[in-house]
Order: sequence, then C-alpha cells, then structure tokens
Amino acid sequence: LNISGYKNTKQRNKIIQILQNAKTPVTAEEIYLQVKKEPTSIVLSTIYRNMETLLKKGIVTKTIYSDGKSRYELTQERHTHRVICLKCNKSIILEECPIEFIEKNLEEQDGFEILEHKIEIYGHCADCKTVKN
Amino acid sequence: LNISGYKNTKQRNKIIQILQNAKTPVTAEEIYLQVKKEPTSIVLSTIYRNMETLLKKGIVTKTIYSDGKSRYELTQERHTHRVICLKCNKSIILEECPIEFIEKNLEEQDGFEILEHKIEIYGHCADCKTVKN
DNA sequence: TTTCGTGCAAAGTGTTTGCAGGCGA
DNA sequence: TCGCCTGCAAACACTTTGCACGAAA
Repeated sequence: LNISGYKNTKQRNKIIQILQNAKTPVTAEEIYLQVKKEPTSIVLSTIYRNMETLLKKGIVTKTIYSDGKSRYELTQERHTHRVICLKCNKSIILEECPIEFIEKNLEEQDGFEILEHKIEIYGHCADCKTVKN
Repeated sequence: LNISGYKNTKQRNKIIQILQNAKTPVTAEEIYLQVKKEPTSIVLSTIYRNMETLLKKGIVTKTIYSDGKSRYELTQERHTHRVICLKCNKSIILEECPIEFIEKNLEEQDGFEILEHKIEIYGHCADCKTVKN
C-alpha cells in the first residue's frame, strides 16, 4: 500500500487505517478525535500534511462539502459519486455516472479539457427525513 | 426585484447589480474589490451579510468551489450546472442535467429525499489549456 | 547518517459576530 | 420614530507554515 519514496510512520498508517474503516468521507477533525482517545495521538497539522501527501500520491480524494469542510476518503477504483445527507452528512454511493454523455460535447464544442468532475446530490436520508429540524 | 420586508440600500442594490453583470459566480472579495475603487465602498462583512439575506430570499445561490471559497450568483430560472476551469475559474453553463435519471431510483430505493444537487466538472478551458502551469 | 515526518505554536485565510451609529420606510 | 443595515474591529473555524526535535531508511 505504501511504497514510492515516502516513509512509513505510525501516524500515517493509523490515518490510512481510519480511512479504510470509514464508510463515508471524513474530516481532519474526525480523524483527530478518533485517535485522540488512543495512546497514539496525532496532531491536526500532521493529519493535514499527510492528507496532502496522500492526495499527491492519489491514495486519497478530497472533497469540500457544503459546510465548507474538506473531507477525505480513499480513492475508489472506479470513480464514484455520492448522495450526501444535509443533516448528518452520511452518504450513499451512486452507481451510475451520467457524465460521459456530456463530456464528449464539451471537449469537442468548447475545447474544454476535462480533468475531474464531482456530482453532489444533497437531501435528507431515510433516517433524517423523519426527524424534525 | 427587491420586495418583502427588507430594506433597499445603496449597498444591497450595488451588490445585486454586480451579480447581474457577472458572467460567472463571484466571491465576496471580488465584489469588494470591484466597489472599492468607487466612492460607494462596501465593507466585506456587509457583503457577507447581504449574501446571507439574499440567500434566504432565494435571490442568490452559493457554491463552494474547490479552492474553498464561496461564490455567489443570481439564482437561475432553471437550475444550471457549470464546468469550471481549474486555472482561471471561468465557467461554462451546461445545458443538460442528467440527474433526473438518477433521482427516481434514489427516492424509491433508498428513501432519500433529494433537495438539491450540484454537478461540477473541472478542467482547463480553451484559453488556459495552452498556457503552461 | 541523512532525510523525511512529527509536535507544537503561531500565522493565514475566508467568514461571522458584537456593537454603536446611521439610514430607509 | 423604529427597526433594519452598515462600518469597524474583533472573534471564529479550518487549514497552513516555521522550527527544532525525533524517527524511518
């Protein structure tokens, strides 16, 4: 999992382990709180720096949610899209990717070179739908 | 344009005017810089507060871009999707909206209530494609 | 040993808030 | 007049950076 010139530290491995267990993208702070209890605590700046490193290596993917916080997840084999609950931020993975239809036109007609795309659908998940406020 | 219990100030009108002339969503700071030169200067906090007010009224729409900054635009009649250049942040409006296909499944199978969705496609526009770095 | 990684503290950046005075209705 | 709106300054929240020490290769 961890090759290519970078070092293999406790902190880095712990972070990757947390990302592996996460069912949904997590914030730096969520990672921080999760290790805080354990003897192996990690400082926030270390988490951010590792995220940057892992981003460069393509191991993690970063998305800024509508609350303004960056969330990180392990990069998926096939790129995915998520449906995100506005209340609890839980997410569902979308199987379909409708972008392919659009890409061709965009590249041919507008000369736009597509590098990445994000689909974010917001709403209330089944759990939160019933909760008031 | 401006009814419903709120007051009609120079600052607010100026902001709306700037949004009307903008071809692309703008940041609070961009608005600030644009009025700074003129005799009618507006402070950043006023811009943010007005954005919040206009958001509540549904007059403007806010999107957080991948640089972490919020950008504002007048709410479009029909909801739109944009293709955003990673270098200059210029954007192209997408005519198609492929989400309808997905929505039905999501609501029926997962019980997810969809409230909004964003499609953001990032890449390099025709201008920036040729520029190095 | 050399280099990269970490902790700690401080600084940055974008955004929000408290307060007193001012303008619009 | 009354209440919302503004400017100014300070506070916030998330993220980044500088520096010296510590750990991995």
